Amino acid sequence: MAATPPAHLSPRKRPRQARAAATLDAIFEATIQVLLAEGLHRLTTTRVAERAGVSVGTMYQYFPNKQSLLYALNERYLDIVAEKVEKACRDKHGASTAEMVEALIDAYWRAKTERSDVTRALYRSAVELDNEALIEAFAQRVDAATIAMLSSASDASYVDLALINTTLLTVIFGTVRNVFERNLPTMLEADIRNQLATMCLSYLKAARIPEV
Amino acid sequence: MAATPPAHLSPRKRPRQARAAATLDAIFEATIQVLLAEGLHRLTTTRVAERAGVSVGTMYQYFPNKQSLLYALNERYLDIVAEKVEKACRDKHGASTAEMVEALIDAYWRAKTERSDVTRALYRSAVELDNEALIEAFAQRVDAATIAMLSSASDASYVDLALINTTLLTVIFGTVRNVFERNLPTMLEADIRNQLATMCLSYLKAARIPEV
DNA sequence: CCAATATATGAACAATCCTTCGCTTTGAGG
DNA sequence: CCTCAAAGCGAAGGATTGTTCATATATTGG
Repeated sequence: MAATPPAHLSPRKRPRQARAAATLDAIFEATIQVLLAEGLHRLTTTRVAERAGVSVGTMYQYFPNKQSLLYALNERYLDIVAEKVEKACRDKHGASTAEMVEALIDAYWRAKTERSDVTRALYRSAVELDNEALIEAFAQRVDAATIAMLSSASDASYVDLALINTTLLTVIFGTVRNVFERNLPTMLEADIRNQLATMCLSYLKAARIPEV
Repeated sequence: MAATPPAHLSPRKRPRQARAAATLDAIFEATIQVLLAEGLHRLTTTRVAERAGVSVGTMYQYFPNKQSLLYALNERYLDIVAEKVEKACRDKHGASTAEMVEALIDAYWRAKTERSDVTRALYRSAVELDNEALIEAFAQRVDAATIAMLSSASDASYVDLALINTTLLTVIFGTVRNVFERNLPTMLEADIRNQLATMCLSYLKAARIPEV
């Protein structure tokens, strides 16, 4: 992710030995686990360290404070999601609009579903975190990828693709989040997913400039 | 809201004198203000009481703990929003689908926009709050209202209205939230609002059973 | 005007929590 | 093998927070 973290959220140093890299992984994993098992308000530096099997002091050698740990965690996660979406977009370059929409929703949905508990935990961990810039960078990255894809569509072109594209992403992101915050039956979730695809597609059809 | 709060979140007692009612109002208002000015992690019982101009002890006479205060606040808020949506639905009974969609989005969007800072503060206050039942009750209440409205549409009827309706609401709720979490320029917000209406409408058009 | 009840007070307590720092252990390069 | 930098340790300090309770004041119905 391009966004440079605000100074007070930047990591203190990067790991130089393999041992340190492993420690960092353990810390991140422990953070997720504590988040899941205890919730954000019981997420303690000590608890995370304990769960990771390291000492608090070790944690503070990499992160200047608790927030920066959560920031880094979100950064990691968003990076992975963005990559998946970008790949999906590249793969559908030049395809039909229907295929594109389906692939986009599929990639994003799948990325969030793979470990839906983690997804939910991270949504919550981000509260009160000064990560607007992070979200913005993520949004713009995905925005660029989908615009590139859509403008290569074999069966349509649009007057105001920028707006259409932003709308599309806002709707998809928001819907996915909303579905996961409530705890809907899996079947209904799947149904909504499909309906969402239908909705996006009919939106694009209504907005396109007919081919000559 | 129908949902009975979990025992540990129920208020301790209701105000019986006018004085007490005023105190409660002050406490709620203070909670919002502290939430806005300091954020959730600095929302302290003492701080809230101070801002409300009452003593901590007073607060604890009505709420058994901090969470129950936030729960009650959300309850209040959701009740207001639900009422507005219900009213909009009643007013458009028997109208055209286009009018309905426009009115629905308008009502919900307006309810959230009126004090968008408060909206955002409340979204955050609900994190880590055991309010699933509350959200569910809200969702079902709105669901019932919109289903009643849509099934009275003068120009369309649908095969699986239940699913279509749930999808519609999930998309609208999610999109609105997503727009408010990011801090988009007001102009763009308005544009997206309109695009969302277009999208919902074309979705409904695609899904309807043609009149005979 | 007088109980009886409802409200309000706020100092004090016990429980965490974040962060630091002096110290030890481990790893890598020469 | 030896040395220096990297990594790891964890008790302790300082600060904050949620909640209680003994006490004081206000309101109401009779």
